[in-house]
Amino acid sequence: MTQISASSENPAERRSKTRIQKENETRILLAALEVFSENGFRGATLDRIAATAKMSKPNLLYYFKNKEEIHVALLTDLLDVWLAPLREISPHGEPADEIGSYIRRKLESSRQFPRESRLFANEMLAGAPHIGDFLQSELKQLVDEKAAIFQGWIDERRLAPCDPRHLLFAIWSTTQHYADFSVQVRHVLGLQPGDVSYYEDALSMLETLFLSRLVPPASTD
Amino acid sequence: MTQISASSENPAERRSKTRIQKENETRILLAALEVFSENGFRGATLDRIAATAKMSKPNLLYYFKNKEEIHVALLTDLLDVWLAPLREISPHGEPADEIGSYIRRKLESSRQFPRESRLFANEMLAGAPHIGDFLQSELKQLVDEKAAIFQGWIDERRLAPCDPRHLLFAIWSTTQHYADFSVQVRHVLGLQPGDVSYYEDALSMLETLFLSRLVPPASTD
DNA sequence: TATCATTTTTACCGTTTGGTCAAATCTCTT
DNA sequence: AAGAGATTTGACCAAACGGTAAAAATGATA
Repeated sequence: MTQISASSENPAERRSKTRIQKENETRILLAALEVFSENGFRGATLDRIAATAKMSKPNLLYYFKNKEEIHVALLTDLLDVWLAPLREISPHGEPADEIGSYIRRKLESSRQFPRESRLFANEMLAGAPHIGDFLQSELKQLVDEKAAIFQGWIDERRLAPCDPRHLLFAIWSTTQHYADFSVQVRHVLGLQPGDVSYYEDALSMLETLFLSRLVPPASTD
Repeated sequence: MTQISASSENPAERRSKTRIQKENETRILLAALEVFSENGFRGATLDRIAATAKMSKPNLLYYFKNKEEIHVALLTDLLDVWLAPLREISPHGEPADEIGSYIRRKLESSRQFPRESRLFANEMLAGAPHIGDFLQSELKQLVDEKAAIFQGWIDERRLAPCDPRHLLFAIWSTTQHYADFSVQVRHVLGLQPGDVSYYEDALSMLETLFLSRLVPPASTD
């Protein structure tokens, strides 16, 4: 009796994934993340991805129909990771607590997913050709929502007057910097290639910067 | 009588540059900056650079012997631009003044040279294969020097205790963000593609962040 | 173990890419 | 105006690129 399964043309269209399919798709995505995050979409090649995944190129293309489909799959996964820390900001907490924990979540995300961060950065540098819509719709909407929370705190004098959106930009840039520019950070600090011990000092700096006061008030001695 | 000039094999090796040579080299570098800054070294192609420069590919290769030489020329120019604002930090001024004006210089540099900034960012994301040495030697040395100034201020209680190098990272990331992630900034703010009016609000935010206090001290009402 | 679907490989294709070469054209000086 | 050198072009090349087709090998299941 014939198996009740979708057309065998494309494995992605099958109803349920086989063990091998699941294994290979994750292997490919992992390899692709490595290659795309280092060289961007245009700079990445299927040959390199296939080699990194220890798989032949035609075999790779058996699971993803082309280069772009792999990239889209990665970006889709990425956007959830990117938004998660932002979603958690609550209007009910203390500004210092909420901002502080957001920074910690963002920095932790930077440490745990540096390649995802660089993938995102590469997409931005290229002009966001694949996720422009996401930025304009989903992200903008969420930012508007969270900016309103900040604005509420400003109106209540619980936060210094500032543009809430630019406050978010400052948090994004400082935290992502440690993933995107990690080479520079390590070279300047004189650390070894794999060493990411700087994250502790980074958190300390960012807490001072965002939650405390960097320059003391002018004294009147 | 024969002209006393270097071998005509490579125009770059000639003693003095002709008018046409100077014009074409700048045309090429400008086009290359456009293409490299958007797609990175691997993602850029000579065909695109040539097309952008409105020049045939062989003609382009008459002035630069290969793709890498163009890239190196751009990076060399870039590093001066990158370092200039940092060099100006003086140990003799007030911390708030020195940090404030450094931020303004960096942000201005971001606005004036966004493509250079993205070129640099692309090089970082790729793991700094071409300027790793610069980061480890020249940049590290200058950072050490300026960090010592900051540390002096900290010891004198004129600056909050913090890691001076990470303070620099924070300034770099926040200012460069407006060039490197300008697409995201514009999309989130709902601005048109060419609009860079956000730089005023950006400066205001960064001055609040670095020079003033973001979160007021807990009140004891 | 026979069978059928799934997975992998081999061989290939057209295009793009970085780069070369020699001939043709242009520019500048005398 | 002529000659020498500087510049530009078109024709080309080998390798790398994204992707295809079909056969071979493997896996699951009855």
